[in-house]
Amino acid sequence: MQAYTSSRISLSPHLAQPALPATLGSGPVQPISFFPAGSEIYAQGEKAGAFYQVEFGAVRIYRLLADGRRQISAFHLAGETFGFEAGATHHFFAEAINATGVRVFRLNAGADMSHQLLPLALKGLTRAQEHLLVLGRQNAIERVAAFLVDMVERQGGLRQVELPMSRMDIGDYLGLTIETVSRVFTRLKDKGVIRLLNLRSVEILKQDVLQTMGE
Amino acid sequence: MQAYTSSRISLSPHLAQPALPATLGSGPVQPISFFPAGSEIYAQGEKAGAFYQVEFGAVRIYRLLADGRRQISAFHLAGETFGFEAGATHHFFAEAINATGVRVFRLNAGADMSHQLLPLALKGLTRAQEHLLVLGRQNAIERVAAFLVDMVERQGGLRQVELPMSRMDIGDYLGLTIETVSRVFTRLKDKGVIRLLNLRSVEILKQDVLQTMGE
DNA sequence: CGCCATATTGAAATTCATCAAATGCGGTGG
DNA sequence: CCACCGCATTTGATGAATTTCAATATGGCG
Repeated sequence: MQAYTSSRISLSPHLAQPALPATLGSGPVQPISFFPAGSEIYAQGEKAGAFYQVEFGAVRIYRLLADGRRQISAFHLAGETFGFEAGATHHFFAEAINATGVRVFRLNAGADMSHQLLPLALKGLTRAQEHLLVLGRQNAIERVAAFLVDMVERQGGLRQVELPMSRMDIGDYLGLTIETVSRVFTRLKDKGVIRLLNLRSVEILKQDVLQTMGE
Repeated sequence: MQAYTSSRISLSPHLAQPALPATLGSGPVQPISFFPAGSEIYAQGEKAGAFYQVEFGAVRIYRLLADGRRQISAFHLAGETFGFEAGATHHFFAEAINATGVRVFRLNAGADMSHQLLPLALKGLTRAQEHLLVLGRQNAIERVAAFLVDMVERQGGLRQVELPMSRMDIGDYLGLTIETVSRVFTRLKDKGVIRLLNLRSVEILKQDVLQTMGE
C-alpha cells in the first residue's frame, strides 16, 4: 500500500455527500493519504485494520479470477466509506480510479467502533445484494440504466452526471464487455435518453425512462 | 409473516454448524418458529427488528423485479443466521424452502447487539461480494461448480451433498435458467465429476476438478 | 400403481462476447 | 494556438453461449 501521505492536500470544495456522522469525525483529525490515479490502496491478502473515507476522487473495489477476469463490486465516491472487512485480511483490492484523497481511520484494538461500523456494513450489504439482482437477472441495457440511475442518486439527482471511471471499469462492474457498454450508451443516446457531453460526463434527458429500465 | 410457533418442535440432531457464539445463546431461550415449505418468513417492505437462526431446514433470501424475475441472493442452512438489515424495513423476501425451524432474536431497543451483529454483517457482505464475481464474470459451468463447492464446504466437506432447493432456486441463485442448470448437471455427470444420487443429493467424485472450475 | 409437478433433453432464436478496424478525444509539444 | 500522437472508445462483422419454446422423461407422493 504505497500511500503518498501529504499534509498540504487541497481538499475538494465539493464533496458529493456530507462527511461521516459526528461520532466519527470527532476526536483527533485523521490523516489524509493521497493516491495517484491507478494506485493501490490495499490488496487482497493484505492485513486489514482500518477503514477509509473518500475525501475527493473515486475508488474501485474488485476481485480477480486466476485468468485475469475482474469483477468490480463497488465504486466509492467522495464522502463514502469502505475497507471494513470480515477477518484479519482483505478479501478484495482497492484502487484509486483517479487522483484520490482518502481519510484513514485505524481500528486500534482498544476502541470499539461496532456502533459506527454496523450501519455502514449493513448498507454495504444491501447495496451488494441489490447489485446481485442486476448482475443475475438484468440484460445489458437494464444494467447500464441501473448504473446511471445509481450514479445520479449518489450525485444528488442533478441532470449532469460525472463518470470518474473508464468504460472498462463500468464493464467490469456490470459484468459486460467494454464494447457492450459502449453500444448501450449509443443506443441510449439514439433513443434520446441521455446525451454524452464528453467521455466522462453524461446528461440525463429522460430520467423517468432510465428509472423504469433499471427497474 | 405467518409463523407456526410451536413449543414441541423436534430439533434436527445434526446441525451443520455450531450454534451462535455463547453471547447470543445465553440468557432466556429464544422461541422457535416453524415454517412449512414455501411459506414466507418476512417480506420486502415489512418492518424489520429481529434476526434469525436456522435450526433445521433451509431458507432463501430473494428480490423480485416488476415482471417477476427473481434473484436469490443467499441460501441459509441449519446453523446460519440471516435477517439483519439496514433501515427499519426489509429490502428482501425470506422464505422457507422446505419445512424449517427458525430461532427468532428480537432486537429490543434497549439492548445493544452491535458486537454480535457486526461480524455476521461483515461475513454476509463478503459472501455477497464473492457471489458478485460469480454472477458477473463466470460462465454457466463455473457458476454451478462454485455453487456445489460452496455447498460442500457448508456441509462439512462430505462427499455427498444435499441440495434442499429446486433447480429453479439454483437457477435464480446463479442467474441461469433451470434448463441451463440441468444441462450443466448433465455435463458434469458425463465428465464423471459428480453423480446424481437423486434430484436433491449429489455425490462429488472429483472435488479438485470442481474446485478448479469454480476458481 | 398412477398421477402430476419437476426435471431433462432437443431445436431454434437471441443476446452478448470476440475479433477486428476505424474514430476521436485528450494531452503534449512545437 | 494548433497539429500531432497514443490510447480509449466506438463501430462493424461474426461466433459462441445461453435463453426460449417445446416435447419428453422421471420420480416423489398420494
